[in-house]
Amino acid sequence: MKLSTRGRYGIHAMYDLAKYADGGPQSIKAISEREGIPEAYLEQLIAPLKRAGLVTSTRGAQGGYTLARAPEEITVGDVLRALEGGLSLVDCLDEEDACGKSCACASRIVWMKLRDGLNAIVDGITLKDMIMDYERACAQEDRTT
Amino acid sequence: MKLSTRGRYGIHAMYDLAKYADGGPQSIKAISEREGIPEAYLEQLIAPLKRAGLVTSTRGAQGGYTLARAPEEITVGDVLRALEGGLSLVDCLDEEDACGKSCACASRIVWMKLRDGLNAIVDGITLKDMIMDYERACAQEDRTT
DNA sequence: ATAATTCCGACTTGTTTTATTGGAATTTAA
DNA sequence: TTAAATTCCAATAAAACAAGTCGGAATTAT
Repeated sequence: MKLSTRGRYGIHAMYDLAKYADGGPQSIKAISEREGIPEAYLEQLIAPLKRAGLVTSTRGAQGGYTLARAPEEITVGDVLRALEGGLSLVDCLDEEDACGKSCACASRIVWMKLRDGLNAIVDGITLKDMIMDYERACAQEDRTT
Repeated sequence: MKLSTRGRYGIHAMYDLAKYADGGPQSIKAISEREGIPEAYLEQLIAPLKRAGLVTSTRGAQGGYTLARAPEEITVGDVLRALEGGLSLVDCLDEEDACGKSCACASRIVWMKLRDGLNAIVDGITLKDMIMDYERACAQEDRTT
């Protein structure tokens, strides 16, 4: 039950965009270098983020990506759902009656609790929170923001 | 970020054992038939459950598996951790300084929140809860327990 | 024009999950 | 005491998925 690199890289990238929110559009190249993400792969990950309306792009030279909303209005949940395709830990919640048992399955109730709980957690953390939590926790280093 | 069949089957199997807690040892064959799990695969999944001290086995004819503790004292978390190997969604929490950044990583704080939140959720659901939640939710069917 | 960039889709590679198979050891019951 | 039922163990196979690469077309600032 690990997060894939999609989710991990995605959070890193969005955090990066949040940090540079006032610096104009950030290119894939710049983000990938700063965050240590393979360039061609990041390109692939940012597409769903755009589709989900979390970032906007400007094409051409000097182009790049910008957060579509303020860092305090984008949650970790928004990002993870866009990249991991929903946070239900089990398919039977998304599909219609995937296992043919519908209600007749005690586990289903568990999966629902997990899904709802997880969503509540990730929706309670914004990109802005990430920045501030980090500053609070690691105040000694990296004072150059 | 899906649960693997290990976790899913595991929960089904343990729920099954909880239902038959008073019926003597349950064989792999019986469990797998009732729960629709490939027999040989279930055998493989129950080994870690035994290692984790969640079930006990009796060998030989008429043998099988029994819950090691009462259903109200085994949580979904116990089962999932045994089968999925810890519920941190990211390796950098388990290993020592896996990415070389240690504290210097805002995402790490997020992963910790997720891990702790998830653990709190799954540890809040016992096998007994599963049985009772199910009875409450689907009282109309399956009154034969 | 040219260089920098996003955008798009196909492809490759490696890892992990999901099993299957065969057999040895143990125990109950006829 | 033998046969049947079962756990236990280890190796292998097949399928699915994740992670990453590649080549090129379209767009835009300088």
